[in-house]
Amino acid sequence: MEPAARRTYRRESEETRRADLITATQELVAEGGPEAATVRAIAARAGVTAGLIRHYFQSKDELTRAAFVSLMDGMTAKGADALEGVGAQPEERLAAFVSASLRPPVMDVGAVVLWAGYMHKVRNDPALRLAHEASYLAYRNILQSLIAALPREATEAQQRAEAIACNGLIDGLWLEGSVLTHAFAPGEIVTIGLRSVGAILGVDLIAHSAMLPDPGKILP
Amino acid sequence: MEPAARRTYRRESEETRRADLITATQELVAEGGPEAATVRAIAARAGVTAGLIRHYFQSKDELTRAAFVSLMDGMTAKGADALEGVGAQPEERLAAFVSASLRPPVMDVGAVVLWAGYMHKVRNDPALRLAHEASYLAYRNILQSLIAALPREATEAQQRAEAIACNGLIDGLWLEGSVLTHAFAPGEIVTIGLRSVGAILGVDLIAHSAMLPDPGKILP
DNA sequence: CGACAGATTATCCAAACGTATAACAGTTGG
DNA sequence: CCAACTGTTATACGTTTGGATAATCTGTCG
Repeated sequence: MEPAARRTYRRESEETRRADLITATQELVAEGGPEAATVRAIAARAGVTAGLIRHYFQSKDELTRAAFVSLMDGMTAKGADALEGVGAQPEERLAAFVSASLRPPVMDVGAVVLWAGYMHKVRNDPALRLAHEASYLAYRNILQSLIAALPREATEAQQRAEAIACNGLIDGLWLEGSVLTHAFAPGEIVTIGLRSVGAILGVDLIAHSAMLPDPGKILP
Repeated sequence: MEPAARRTYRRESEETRRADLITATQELVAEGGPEAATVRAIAARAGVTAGLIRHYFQSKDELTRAAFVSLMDGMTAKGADALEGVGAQPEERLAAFVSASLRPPVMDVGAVVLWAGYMHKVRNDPALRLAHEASYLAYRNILQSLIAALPREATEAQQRAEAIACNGLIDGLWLEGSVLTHAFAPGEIVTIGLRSVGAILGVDLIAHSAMLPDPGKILP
């Protein structure tokens, strides 16, 4: 057999290559679960050969960790982004935060599958457990600060409990809304989330969500 | 080389063997994630050899499906069991159901990891998606019937929305309470769950949970 | 423009995977 | 107590996996 032609390639910066490999890993896990993310499949999607993974990451496990941390950071960042460009009224800000978490691109079945695919590693790998916990607390603290800004009387302990409750509610709705897409009407999850968070906190968020995009008219 | 000594064995009933293999699969996925549940590991834990799996299941995938269905059925069954032997008062029954879902053995990190490990198969495999959806609806319908029994005025549409909300809240708290065990005080999740479900529905569940086991004194 | 450094590819490897099948042995009915 | 049945084991196969190493190409700097 004659020697195969060696493929041409471009040298890229370290950050580019690492980002490409991380993105490829996330996409594959989101699409086909953890077992679909083999070193060969990751390399193929990133447009490189398998050996390059070990050039940038000590092992596949390290790439896996990096991909998870990137996922979690991205999700909280997207939530916080929703607070930019919204008014200063506390109820309005909270409503914006809640509804952003219950809409695409945060509410997405691929994101759920990706997140779920890492659960057992979160349990067993101390570094991942730390990253997961930090990300959870970061999100909850944003929530708690939004709650604290509401015009109500409430102790800090009560605000903590309310933040835990709202966080759980949002997470559960995010999960079910993402996976059971066609079990709910368009915008139903957002409306239910706003109403329930409002009920838990004793404020009316629906009335303050008028400025936000219509839940029923979200583009795919 | 002389022939290896053949291991002695007992013939078991089909149901026993199938249950053993399913249990072994669930334990392995819960402990080490989906990739730990190889045919050889499953067989070893079930006390048989690998070939037997194919005698009872057409493929490993079919065993996987059976294990997931068994998991979901078991979880909803455990929730419904909590309604046995509790009083007839609606608030008390709802409180029992909620708190059972937020305690061991339902609230357990192994259960979460096991459930999460199947998420991507739920997405891709139509049979599993159906099973998952049926299980979700079964749980939610129990919840909705408990809500409908409360002494309140509420339309059916409103009860449906409330059931979705409470289901999401319970699922989210189940998830976080299971994975982030040491981030919460003992019984804190149960208390928050009862208070928040009460807030969403406009009833006081804490007052009606006095008969239930003390959340702070659950045995491991 | 030529040489150097290292980014990238190509190739190889041992281990583990799911599956297939033949041989064996426990169980059951006559 | 033997014969048929089938649950179960043992063994082998072809594929794929993550990891390691050698060869080579690309961009850069003197």
